[in-house]
Amino acid sequence: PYLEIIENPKSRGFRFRYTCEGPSHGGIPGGSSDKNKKTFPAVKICNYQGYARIVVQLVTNEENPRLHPHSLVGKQCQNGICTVQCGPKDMTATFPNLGIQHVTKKNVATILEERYIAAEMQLSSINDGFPQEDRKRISVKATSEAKSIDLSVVRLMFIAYLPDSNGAFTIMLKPVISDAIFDSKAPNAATLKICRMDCNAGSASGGDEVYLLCDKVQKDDIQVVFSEEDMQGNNIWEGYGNFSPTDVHRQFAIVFRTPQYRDVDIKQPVNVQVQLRRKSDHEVSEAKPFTYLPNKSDLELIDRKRRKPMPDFVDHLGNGNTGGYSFAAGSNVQQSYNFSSSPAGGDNGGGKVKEARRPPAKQQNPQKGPMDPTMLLKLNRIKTEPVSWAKWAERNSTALHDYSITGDVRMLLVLQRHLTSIRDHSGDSVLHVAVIHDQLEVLSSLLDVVATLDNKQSIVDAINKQKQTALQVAVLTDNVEAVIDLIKMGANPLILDSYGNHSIHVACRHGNASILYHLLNSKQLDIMQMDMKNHDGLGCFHLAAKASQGTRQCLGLLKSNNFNVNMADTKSGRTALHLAVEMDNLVVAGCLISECDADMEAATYEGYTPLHVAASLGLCEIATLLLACGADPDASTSPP
DNA sequence: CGGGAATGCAT
DNA sequence: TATGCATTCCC
Repeated sequence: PYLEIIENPKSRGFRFRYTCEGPSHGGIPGGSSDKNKKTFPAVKICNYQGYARIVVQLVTNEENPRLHPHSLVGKQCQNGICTVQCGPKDMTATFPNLGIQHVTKKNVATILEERYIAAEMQLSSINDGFPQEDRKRISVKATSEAKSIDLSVVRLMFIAYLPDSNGAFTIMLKPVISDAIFDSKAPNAATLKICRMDCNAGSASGGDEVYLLCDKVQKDDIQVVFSEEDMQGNNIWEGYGNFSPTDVHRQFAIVFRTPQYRDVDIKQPVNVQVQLRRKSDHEVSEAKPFTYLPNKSDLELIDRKRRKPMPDFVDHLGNGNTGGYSFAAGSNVQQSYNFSSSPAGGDNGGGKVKEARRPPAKQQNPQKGPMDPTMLLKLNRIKTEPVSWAKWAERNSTALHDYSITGDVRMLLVLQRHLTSIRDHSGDSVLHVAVIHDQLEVLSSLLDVVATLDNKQSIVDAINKQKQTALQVAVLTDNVEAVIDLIKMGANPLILDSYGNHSIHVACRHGNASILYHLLNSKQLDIMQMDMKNHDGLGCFHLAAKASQGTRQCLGLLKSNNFNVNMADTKSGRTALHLAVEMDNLVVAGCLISECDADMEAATYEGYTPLHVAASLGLCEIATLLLACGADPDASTSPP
């Protein structure tokens, strides 16, 4: 005969209870237990029929199990041990009401001692106590073992006894031991759970910051795992959220950066899973969805614009298409096309110049009817003089001749100067377009004719749909010459794009010192405006520190233009030096300290100095640098 | 049962 | 002495 486990206890999610919490808190569920169908641990005696006794007690989760000081409590339990009868027909025994009582730490040794004594009494037939030396021996053993026992995990040891010829249950079958049961209240075994995320989508290139609220975790023993399954449910990709222990807030929140997806160039959104994973035992939380989106950086949009097929002049022969360009809906300027470039009177002048179609009336905004032409002209401050068709044609042909003589395209452009305010479907003006396509000569010519307009400032500073000025596009594409030209024409470097970045921010982010230099030299800049934080809460020093190149020169320029090197970012109070340390960038950190006079003791909202950050990330070199430069090794994390 | 306050322990 | 978290207790 032998004893066999037919239902193991559930490993996780059961809470051990202290004596003070009272007995009845529900029993250990079975491994296959679920909400609608509860099961319990159970064993079966095989190859035997008749009465039997089964004893259950707690043992450690070790290769060689030891008695555990916790107690089994419940119906048939006494002194931490559960004893039941079974048979003679049904040889299974189920245990529906087993509780685990948590011994307090300081009682471990005492309880263990009792257990050992009880066990020895069982084995030996001595009933009248032990000699003093045995007591002593057991006490010493209990004290020494007490230290090494893990109170957060137990296993059930089942021992079956069959009756001997006297009917006494003395025939012991081989003990069987269950799977481990972990205390769900123990910090290192608690159930992992994602409660909330501030965002569930991000760029395929990763690096997006996510705030995740969770049930209690241990900051040194937790990971955020991104994973993807194929149709068959096989795991085909895994990435890890990027954070350090200091990014785990009070055990209940994690601020991390998303990992790069396996394919940065996805064309469609990809759905993956996020879950928490405990490093020590590989336990995971339930997964939550996360979507990787195709990269849509500003640069990529520009790249897309560049890849559009080149127009051909024969497209403009007047067969009803405009060469693929549509005009920005709702823009007033498009209507001005008719009035400022066509002969007075608005007849179509024999079709020599193709006239833009009037856009369909704007449906979303029906009360806004077609605008009175004179009002329109006023609004656009477009100077027009009524000219006859003949006069208009004469001007054009003269211009064309002059162009033939000089090769100076401005001869032609000047007649179209009012059209420079027209935008395409991306909201780009001709200035944007010239910059995007790196047409420096064109840009220069356009700027020359724009300069003759009264509203030249608004044309130079026009923004597209991403709220970028032509100057911003030039900065974004590292086009120094274009930047110089635009600045010369008075372009405003402080206009904010949709991320709250002005041109100086972008130059810093790109680490383009040459462009930064020219931007900083444009006229009438106010340091207050220049040294602003963008929508990510970062200032110029932060962006320059994070740049992958040109950092030193940019930092130097910022410093000499009185930018604040100690500016704290809005989200967490980190300075540029904190960022440099986080990136483990010795060069940038050194430059910030020695050349920009960065404050070594600047503290984040949580009170971390750069040295704290270095220490928590285990960055020896950079910590050494900070110390060598005089950082305070005793700085506390709680400023007064 | 589960949430969480109170207490204790290790720095 | 104060903090951060584990342990214990309470509801």
